[in-house]
Amino acid sequence: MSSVFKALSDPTRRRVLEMLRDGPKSAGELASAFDVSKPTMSAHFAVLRDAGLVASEKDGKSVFYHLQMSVLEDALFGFAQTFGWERREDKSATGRPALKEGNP
Amino acid sequence: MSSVFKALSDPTRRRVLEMLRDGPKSAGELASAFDVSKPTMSAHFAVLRDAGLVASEKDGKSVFYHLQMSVLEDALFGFAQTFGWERREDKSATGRPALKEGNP
DNA sequence: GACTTATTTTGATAATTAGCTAATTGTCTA
DNA sequence: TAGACAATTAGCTAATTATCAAAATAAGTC
Repeated sequence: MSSVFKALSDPTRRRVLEMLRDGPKSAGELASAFDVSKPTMSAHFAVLRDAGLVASEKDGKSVFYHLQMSVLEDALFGFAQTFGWERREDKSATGRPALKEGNP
Repeated sequence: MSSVFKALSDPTRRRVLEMLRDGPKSAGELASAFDVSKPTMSAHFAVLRDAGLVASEKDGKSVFYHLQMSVLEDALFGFAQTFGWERREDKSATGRPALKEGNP
C-alpha cells in the first residue's frame, strides 16, 4: 500500500497512469510525452510496476504497459474504506465498481 | 495533490490519520502510540499539516490535531474521478459523500 | 553478421527523507 | 520566578530518490 501511494506521489507517474486509461502504450510512446530522458522514464515505469499499478508485455522491439485497475482500486478504496467510505459491490456497464455511503 | 499522496505513502502517517478518525488528539497522545521519538513524530505531523490533511490547534501546553476530511476526500476521489469513478453528490447521515458508477 | 531501433541497466551526482539526540520555546503551577 | 511538562526546532547521519549520460541488451532488418 505504501508503494502504491509512493508511486502516486509523483505527477509524471500519475500522468502516465492517465495515459494508460484508454489502453496499453509502449514505453517510447509514453516517454515521448514527457520532457525527461528515456532512462528516467524507465525508472518511473519500474516504480509503477513494482507497486503493481501497471504490467508490461514485450512485443517485438517494444514494451507495452497497461494499467492494473484493480490494484489502483484496492489502494484508493481500500484506504477510503477505513474512513467510512464503503466500496459498492454491484458493477456498472463499464465494469467499474463504485462506493456507497458508509456508516463508520 | 502530490504532497497528499506523499504524506499517505508512509504507514506511520496513515495510522495517525486513522487515529484521528474519531476526533482530535494531542501530539503526545498520538506519539505515544508509536515506537519512534517525539521529534520524529513531530516531523510526521508537519508533513501531514503541509499536505493539508490535518490542522492543529494549541490548547494550553498541548497541541491538538484533527483530520481535514475534505482534503483527503478531494485527493482520493478527485484522482479516482479521472479513472471513471464519479463522486456522488448526495450525502448520507454521516455527512460522508460517496462515489457512484461513472461512464468514462 | 553488421546495423538500427527500443528499452533497460550501470554508474554518478544532487536532493530529499526518516530517524536520532540535544537544545529551544511556550505554558502551566507550586 | 523556578521548575516541570509538551512540543518543536536545530543539527546531524544513513538511506532513498530523481535525474542524467553512457553502456548494455534484445529484436528486428539489410
